[in-house]
This record gives sequence, structure tokens and C-alpha cells, in this order.
Amino acid sequence: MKIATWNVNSIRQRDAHVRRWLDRVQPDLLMLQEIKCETAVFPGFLDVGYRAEAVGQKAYNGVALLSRVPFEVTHRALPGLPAEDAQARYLEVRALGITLIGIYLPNGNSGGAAGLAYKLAWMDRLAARAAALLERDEAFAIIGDFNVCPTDADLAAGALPADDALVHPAVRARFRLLLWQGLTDAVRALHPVGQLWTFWDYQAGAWPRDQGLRIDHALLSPTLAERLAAALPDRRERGAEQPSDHVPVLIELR
DNA sequence: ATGCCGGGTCCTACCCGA
Repeated sequence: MKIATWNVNSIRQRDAHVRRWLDRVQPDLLMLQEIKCETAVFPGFLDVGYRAEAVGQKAYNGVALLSRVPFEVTHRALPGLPAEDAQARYLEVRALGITLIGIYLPNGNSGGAAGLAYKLAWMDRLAARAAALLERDEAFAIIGDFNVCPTDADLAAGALPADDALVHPAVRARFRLLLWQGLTDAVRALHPVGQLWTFWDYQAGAWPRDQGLRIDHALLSPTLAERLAAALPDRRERGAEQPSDHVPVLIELR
């Protein structure tokens, strides 16, 4: 089975890109981030064989699932977040016998100290969700835009200031906690070394100079990790006309 | 190391992204 994640930076700007990629790669399940539209106006993909489920809001954030297999929605927000939190960042479904979670983790660079605190609290809630699923011995994957460079090998030298929220020690510590809970970083499990960027800034020639970041990840529960067959970002999408600043990450499970 | 790009919106100057 093929599962994938892609921050498309506006689905209205990237509708044709997504259609081309679905046609070329044929994933079973594709989680999208930064759809940047309200739920009701998310475009249909039934004509290319994919059913859509969107969790949107006006202007910012937003996640969605495109699936060519049957699925059941289990959560449209991260369990444990305050009820007044309306940011569209989480979608959890059951499909093909697994639980698939798509996330758009807060960036943490805007809003000063409160912005970083929101990111850290969100990561704490995500760890609690992972713990609950691990306790039930459920087969699950958390995929999406984590907005975390886990180590210094996960960003080009000088690509970010040292105090950026993507490399903040407290943020990295929380990412490591997810691994220590028992989750497997799918790309690093198969490719322990190498510059496997998933994002290149639109500015300063980041793409032609290959000054990227690895911030889009797939974390697998123990039984899913045993089935891991392939895991890579799809670099060629960054070279498309009018691309997203992120590329898809594709995971294959036996 | 910011706002050089590119998306959004109270439509156009400003917010956000990473």
C-alpha cells in the first residue's frame, strides 16, 4: 500500500499538480496540508478516482485526505485540544486496517512566545494521542508537515537562524519523544544519511542552490514499521511550473 | 537572517509561512 503526505500551499493553486501526481504515482491515501480554503469549497477529485475529506478554514492552514480506498473519519481535530481551538490542522481516519493521521503542526515562529508555546502544547497533545494508540497496540501512522528539522542533518547549513522554531531545542526534544515512544521515522529508517529535503524556500535561490529542509515526515507505529518497504520525498515536484514550496513524501508498506 | 517569493484577505497593504 502507498500512503503519502504533501503540503500543497493552497489547493486552489495546486489542483492540477495534485491531479498529475495522483495519476503518476497512484497512492492509496494522500494527506494534504495548507489547503488554505474552507471545507465547503475544497475541490472534488472523484473524476480521477479519489474521494476527498477536508478540514478547512478561511485563508490559513487546512488539511485534507484524498483516498482511492474506503475510509472512515474518526477525528477532525487533535483530541485533547481546547474546544475553542478552531485551527484546521488534524485529520484521523481508518483505512486498509490502519489508523492514518494527517497533521499540519504549528510553525511556531509567529506570535512571539505565545506562538512557540502553542506549538509545544500541540506537540504534547500529539504525543498523548500517540501514547493512547500505542497502548491499544494499534497500527497507525502520523504523516504530514511537522515543521521540525529533527537534527542538524535535516537542514542545509545556514538555511535557518539558530533560534528558529523549526530547530528549537524544546521542539526537537518533543520530536525525539515521539521516537522514544516507539515510533519510526520512515525516511530515516531506510536512509540514515543524506540530504532528503522536503521543502525549499521560494526566496534567495533556495531550490537552484539546493538549500532545503527536511520537515515533512512519516512516523510509523511498531507493526507498521515492520512492513516498511520504501520512503522518499519526491524531489521532482519542486521543479514543476508554479510548484508548492514542499514536495510529496511517499511511503510504501508491504 | 529577513521578507528577496508566494499564498491569503476586510482589495491592496499587510499578515503568514519556514
